[in-house]
Amino acid sequence: MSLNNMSSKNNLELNPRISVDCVIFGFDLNQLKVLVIERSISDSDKQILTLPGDLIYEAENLEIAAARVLCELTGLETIFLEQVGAFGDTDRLNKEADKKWLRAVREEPEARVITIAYFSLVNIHEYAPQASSFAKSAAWIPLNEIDELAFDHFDILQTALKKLKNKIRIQPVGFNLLPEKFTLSQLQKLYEAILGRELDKRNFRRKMLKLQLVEMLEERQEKVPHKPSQYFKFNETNYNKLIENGFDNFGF
Amino acid sequence: MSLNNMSSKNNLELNPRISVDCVIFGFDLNQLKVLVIERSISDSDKQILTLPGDLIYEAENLEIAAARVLCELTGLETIFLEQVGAFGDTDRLNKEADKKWLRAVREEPEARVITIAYFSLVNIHEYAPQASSFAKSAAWIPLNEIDELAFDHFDILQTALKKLKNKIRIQPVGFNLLPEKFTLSQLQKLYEAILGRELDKRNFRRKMLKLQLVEMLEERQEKVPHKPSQYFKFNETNYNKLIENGFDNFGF
DNA sequence: TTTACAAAGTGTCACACTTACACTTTGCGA
DNA sequence: TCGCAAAGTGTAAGTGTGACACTTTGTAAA
Repeated sequence: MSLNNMSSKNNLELNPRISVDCVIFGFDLNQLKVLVIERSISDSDKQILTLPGDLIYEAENLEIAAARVLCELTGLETIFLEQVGAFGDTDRLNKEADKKWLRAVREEPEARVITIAYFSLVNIHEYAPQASSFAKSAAWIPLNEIDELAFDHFDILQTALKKLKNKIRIQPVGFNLLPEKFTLSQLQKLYEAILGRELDKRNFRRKMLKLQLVEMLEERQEKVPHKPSQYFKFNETNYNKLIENGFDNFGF
Repeated sequence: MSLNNMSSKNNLELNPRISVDCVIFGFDLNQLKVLVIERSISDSDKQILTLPGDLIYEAENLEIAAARVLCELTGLETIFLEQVGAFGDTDRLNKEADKKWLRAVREEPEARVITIAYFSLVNIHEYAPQASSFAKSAAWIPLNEIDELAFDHFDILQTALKKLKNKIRIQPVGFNLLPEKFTLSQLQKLYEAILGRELDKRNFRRKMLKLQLVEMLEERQEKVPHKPSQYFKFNETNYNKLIENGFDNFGF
C-alpha cells in the first residue's frame, strides 16, 4: 500500500489521554499480595504507592497495552488478563501530591486522563523483578496492608478485588496463582484469602475432589515438622472445562 | 477563585477521543428489546443500526455522560446504569460504511476513539420517544432480531447481555424492567428472555415466593380469555436486601 | 346457555449439595 | 520417646433442585 507518514508516526506516539493500570495479584502460599510500584518524587516526599500503569500508544489496543505493562514489569508473557473497567472521573488526578508528580513526568500534566484497568493473576514465584520505564521499584504488598494508593488506584483495587471474588464463585481460580504442585491446604488458603473468610477443611476438600479439579500426585511434602501433605496439581482438562461452563453452586 | 478561561472553555468542549455508548434493555412483557438508533446517511445507503452514544465533554464524568445520552433519548432520569467496559481496539471504526458516516458528522473523523459502554434496564412503558442531538430516530428492536450493528456495537451488545445474564444469577432483576404490577408469568418470561431458556413454572413460582421477592396484590387481570392472573409487585425491602447480599444459589 | 379454549395455579418425591462437627495419623525435632 | 503441628478422614440432618400432570377459571364463540 501507499506510504503514509502520518499513521506510521502515530504508531509511535503516546496518547496522552488514555492509560492502562494493572492490578496484579499474586499468592505466596499464605496470603494474597498485590504488585505495586513506589512513585519516587525527587525530594523527600512521603513515598506513595501506585498501581503499575502507563499511557497507551496511539496505535495500541488496550489489552495489548496492559500486557505490555505487565510484561515490562514482571517479564511474564502469557498471562491471565481481564478488564476491570474504565475509570474517568474528572477529578481522579486532582490530589495535590499526584499533581506534583504528574508535572514532573508528564508532557501534558493537566490533561484529563481516562484509565482502563485490568487485573491479572500471576504465580508469584515466576515473577522476576525488573526495572521498567515506569517503575523504579516494584514490590509485592499484602492486600490487607494496603489502605492508600495514589490517584483513584485504591478504588480500582477494590473494584478488581470484587471482580475476583465474583469470579471465584463461578469459575475455578488458582492455575495462574499457584505453583505447579501444591497442597490442598494451600489451595484452601488461596480461596480464603480471596473470599475473605474461613472455609471448612473437610467440605473444601470434598468439593475440590468431587469436581475433579485437582488430582493427587505421588509426591508429598518433606521436612515439615508435622504430618507431610500430599501434593496435588490441577487437572487441566477439567479446569478448562469448568472455566468454560462455570458452576452454579459454589457455596461453601 | 481566579477566572480561568481555559478550563471554563474546556467544560463545554467535546473530547473527540472518548465516547459513551448505551445498551438500553427494555421488556414489553413478552420479549427483551434493545433501544437502537438508525444512522441516516444523506444518500440511499442501507440503513445501519447503532447503539445510542455520544462523545463526552471534556469536563464530564463517564457515568454522567451515559446518563445524559440516556436521558436525551428516553427522557428517563433516574435509571439503572452499569458499566460494561471500555472498547478501544484500533480498528473498531474501520469498516468502510462507518468511516463514511464519521466523515460526515465528526470534526476529527480519523481519530481513534475509545468508547465506554454502559447498560441500563428501563421500563419500556415509561419511555417517551424523543428526538435528540445524536439520534433522528430510535426504535425498540427485539434482541433476537439484531444480528448486525455499526462499529463494534454488536460486540458491545453481546458483552452487555453476558453481564446481564451473570447479574441475574446473583441478584434480582426486574424492578427497572417491569411495570409496578405484573403477573408471575410475566416475570418468568423476563427471566427466560434474559437467560435464553425455558424455566419450570412451578419451580420458578416456588423460588420467587420463598425469597419473598414479590408479594401478591388484591387485584387481578381482567378481560383476558382465560383464568385471570393475580397481580404481584416487588417487595422493595427484600428486593434491595437481595441486591445488597446477592444469593448464591439461583439455579433453576 | 353451553362449550371450548387458553393460561393460571397447585404438590410431591427423589436426589444432590450444604453444613456442622471431632478425632486419629504422621513425621520431625527436641 | 514424647510432644507438636498440621494432615487427613466420615456422617447425619437439613435444605434446595428438578422433574412431572391435572384442575381451575373467566372469556368468547357457538
